[in-house]
Amino acid sequence: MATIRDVSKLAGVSIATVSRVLNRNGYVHTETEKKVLLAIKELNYTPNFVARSLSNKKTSTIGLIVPDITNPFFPELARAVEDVMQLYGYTIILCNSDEEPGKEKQYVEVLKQKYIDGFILASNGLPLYDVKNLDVPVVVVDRGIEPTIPTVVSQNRKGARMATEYLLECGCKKIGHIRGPKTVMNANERCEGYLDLVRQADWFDSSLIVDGNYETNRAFEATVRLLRENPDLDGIVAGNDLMAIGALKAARFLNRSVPDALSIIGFDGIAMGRITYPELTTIAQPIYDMGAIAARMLIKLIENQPLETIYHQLEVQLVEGGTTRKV
Amino acid sequence: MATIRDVSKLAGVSIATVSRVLNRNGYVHTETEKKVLLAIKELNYTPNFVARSLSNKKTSTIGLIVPDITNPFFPELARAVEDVMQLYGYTIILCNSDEEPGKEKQYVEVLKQKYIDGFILASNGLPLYDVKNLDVPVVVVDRGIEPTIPTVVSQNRKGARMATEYLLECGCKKIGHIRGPKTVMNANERCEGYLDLVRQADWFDSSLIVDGNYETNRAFEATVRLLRENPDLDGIVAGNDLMAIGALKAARFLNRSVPDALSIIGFDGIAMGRITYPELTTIAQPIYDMGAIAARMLIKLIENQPLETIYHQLEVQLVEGGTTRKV
DNA sequence: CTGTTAGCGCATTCAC
DNA sequence: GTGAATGCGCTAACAG
Repeated sequence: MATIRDVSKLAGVSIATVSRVLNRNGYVHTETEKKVLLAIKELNYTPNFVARSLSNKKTSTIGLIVPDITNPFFPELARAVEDVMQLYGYTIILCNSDEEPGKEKQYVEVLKQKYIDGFILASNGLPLYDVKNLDVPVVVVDRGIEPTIPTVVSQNRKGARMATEYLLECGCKKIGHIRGPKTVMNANERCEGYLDLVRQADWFDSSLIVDGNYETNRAFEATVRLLRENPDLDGIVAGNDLMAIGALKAARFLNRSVPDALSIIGFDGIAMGRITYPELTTIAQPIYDMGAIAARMLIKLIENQPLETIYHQLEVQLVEGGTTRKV
Repeated sequence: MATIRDVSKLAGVSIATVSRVLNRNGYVHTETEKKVLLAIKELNYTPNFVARSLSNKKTSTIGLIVPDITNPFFPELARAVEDVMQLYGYTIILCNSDEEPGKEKQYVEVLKQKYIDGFILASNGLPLYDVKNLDVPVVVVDRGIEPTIPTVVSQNRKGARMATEYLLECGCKKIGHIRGPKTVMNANERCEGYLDLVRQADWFDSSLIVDGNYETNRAFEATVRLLRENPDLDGIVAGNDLMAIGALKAARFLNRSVPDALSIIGFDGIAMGRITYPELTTIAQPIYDMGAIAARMLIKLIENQPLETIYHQLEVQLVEGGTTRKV
């Protein structure tokens, strides 16, 4: 690979001049610029990013930390992040944290040693304290932590309210909730949204809230138990689509017909929900937008441009599928 | 951030010595080593990877190029790659190529400038010539190109034969095939496998092969047409699970009951196939293993260790679901 | 065993 | 406008 020195020799100028035309800064005579450009083409020269990074302290690469790329929510997010990052010449390092603080912290350390320019954090393992003291730009996605940290979330509580209200409108008389992990803030918010509408109901009891850990299988088991203990349950608000799918499977397992005998509504709007039968009714988040906005924010932070809004809360939207039926 | 120089001063030794204890090479007195280690801890020093990379020409990061991480086949592959890479201290850069040669080539160029240590290529855009002249270690996954290039694939042709044979055993009298893109080698192989068993059949006609582009929607449309033109069609071998899901939707759309009036079998064994109703019968590839093996191969290539096998072809496995029924 | 020194490839003062 | 020199932080001979 040719170096800047080779170019300078061939063009008969100093490396400083080559560097100037490369980075379009400082004055340089049109003639000499031409010579340099020619030499660059001649040698098929491309600058060495690592060397540049060493003096720059910038690598044009960012870290994307997700719990598990295998969870269908995150590929879409990752795709959005990558699309805009690619547009701006950044490259992205993918990290699966499994929500383990240790793994997450380790990734952060390694990437900082690699002069990463910033992070997009869609995982939850890292304590607030560490996030604030990252001394690298960071944007948090899908996990509101604190208003002082650049964040992109959607209306979790409101969405869960919408979901619950919709089931009530569908005529449900007794509605249960399958919730996500207690350690995950959006799971708590969605649970609150559900509670907002049912807390006062005469049929309500806290045993109607079961934990599905945001997973299909866990939700399946939880739903089976829930339905056995509450034969009169006729509605389920799931904390995410994966769990709604688990609930749907459980209903089929117990021969409860959906939506006739049981209504189910999910949360997220992942593509998977479109291939179940019946298709999932759900509260859709604008997943792609969340990723794209987060990426744009991070770029601004990195490039020291002002951020108009530091806390983005995006709208959710009810998508009617076949797991519910309006009366 | 502290540098190696700070450490050397605090420890009262030269930077060379510090470097030695850091990289455990060369002799160093136990006493001095202790002093150095102490200083490192004292200053909370961590080496700067970029500087190291500049003299090393190694970055401990590899590029993973996939067509689209949003396609559910790839997250699982990516997860496997990441898991083993993480084990060996490598970090992975994710690239979506959309199968576009231009995008792919651009990624390769950029990453080479960044001193990437190697590539795992699960995408198809790059012409063979370019892959061979990458001058960086590369392992190709899921897309056999040439026996001289380190490769991990599964038994595509055999798998398709198994699929077709299975439908025949299920009593199907006329079987169609929804194939993937002609530009993708495994799509061609699977098509061949299908042909191996039906080419000689009296009912066979090349119009029974339709293109679904490996996408659910395209397969849906293709299947609708196929079924309308061939009312007596009673079996479909889909080139992948996404298309099998499209076929399943089409069957429902046309009120053809599955598996009673129509049998469907997919290929891949993605998790999505487990949430359809009925669950997909499919030829499962060991996706995770493919990624893990590819990663291990790449590491060996990078670290100049010998490769026992350069071409891995993994076994596929028939997974019986509900979209077929054995008579 | 340990220190000195010369790169790695580029950006960036500071003179000219 | 342009070039020489220095530094980014670390590795790797090469001397001692």
